[in-house]
Amino acid sequence: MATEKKLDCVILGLLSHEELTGYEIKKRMDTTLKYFWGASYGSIYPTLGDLVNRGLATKRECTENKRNKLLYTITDDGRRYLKEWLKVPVEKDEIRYETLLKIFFGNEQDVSQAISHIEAFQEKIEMEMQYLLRAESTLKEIVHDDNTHKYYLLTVQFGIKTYHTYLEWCEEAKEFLKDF
Amino acid sequence: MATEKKLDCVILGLLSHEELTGYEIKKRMDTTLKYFWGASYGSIYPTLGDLVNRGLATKRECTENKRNKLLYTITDDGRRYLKEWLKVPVEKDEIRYETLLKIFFGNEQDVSQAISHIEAFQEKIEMEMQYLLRAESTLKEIVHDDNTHKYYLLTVQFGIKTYHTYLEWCEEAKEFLKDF
DNA sequence: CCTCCTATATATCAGATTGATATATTTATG
DNA sequence: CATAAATATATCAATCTGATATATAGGAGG
Repeated sequence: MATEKKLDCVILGLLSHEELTGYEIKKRMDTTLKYFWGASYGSIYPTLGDLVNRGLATKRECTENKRNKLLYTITDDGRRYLKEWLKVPVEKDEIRYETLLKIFFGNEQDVSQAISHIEAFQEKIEMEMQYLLRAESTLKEIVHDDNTHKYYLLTVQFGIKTYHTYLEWCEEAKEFLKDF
Repeated sequence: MATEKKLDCVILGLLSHEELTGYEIKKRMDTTLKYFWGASYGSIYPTLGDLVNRGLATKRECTENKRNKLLYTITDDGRRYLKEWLKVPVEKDEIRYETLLKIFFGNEQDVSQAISHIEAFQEKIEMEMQYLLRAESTLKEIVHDDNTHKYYLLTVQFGIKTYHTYLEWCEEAKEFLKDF
């Protein structure tokens, strides 16, 4: 099979515990999943159409509240498809850090320029860390009563730990480059 | 401008300190850059053609050793283009971890299945860690005499630190899930 | 009540990229 | 001497991104 499309599984995963519109799916991608997966409207809407065509989801028009939205629901076949995908071993974990790329090519620029890339990275990570720490404390309270969010908590903790390490590296890297 | 193509800059970066064939560029991507950037033949060869068309690189046929290869060299314009790109602030740093995706949707599967995804991830990271640790000790020796590889060393150390944290998280996550 | 801004909501498209595949030669291994 | 692995280039369908277009709802302030 070609390229093995993952977005359909991601969307089915999101639909597995609630009905959602394409817009709402995009919001989940930009908040909850942001720290390890992304998707654009240009892939979400066509994929939703695909899922309906393949009988893995159903589409339902909703005109209440005057705004008309298209709500998508997972079908039994969709649930089966999702479970099958979850059984298959992970194919690829990938990082695309433009920051590391610009640091790697550091010899083509001033040391001060490399340092500003590190500092920009550091600020960005510090900002996102705020969000993750807030998410963690909320989730810890919830999980105490109801453990269905334990996996969400695990991914947030993955983010917090790695971001903490990134910040450590930033300090060390700046210190190391100071002498050149 | 559309999508802002980065591969041309990555290739120019690699060409900035040596003449390379498309095949050699792919090898660099699969070893040195693997831990923070990737590229396929399907993008490398067309991009090389593009760079030549735009005057940022030159192509030269080499028939010595009987094998005929196409060697690419960066031009002065190419060097200027690379330096300009390095000045521009980083646009995007992105992670795509299928492992975290499958863990996030853990409620749709058995706990044991989530644990095997964590274990597979752990093994993969342990393997890659070996390579990174070897690269680090080699680079440390080299950098001692000649600091042009200091940036390479920094990216390797980024990898080692984060991989170390990943391994810690794996242990904690398995311990946390054990009770469910 | 009206204007303006933001959020909600869907959709499409050019350009970029992946993963697979095809082809051919050279070098190393048994 | 066969054959497996490495070197080397190239192309393509399927996919995804980032940008853009369109339209309405709700809230804030004048």
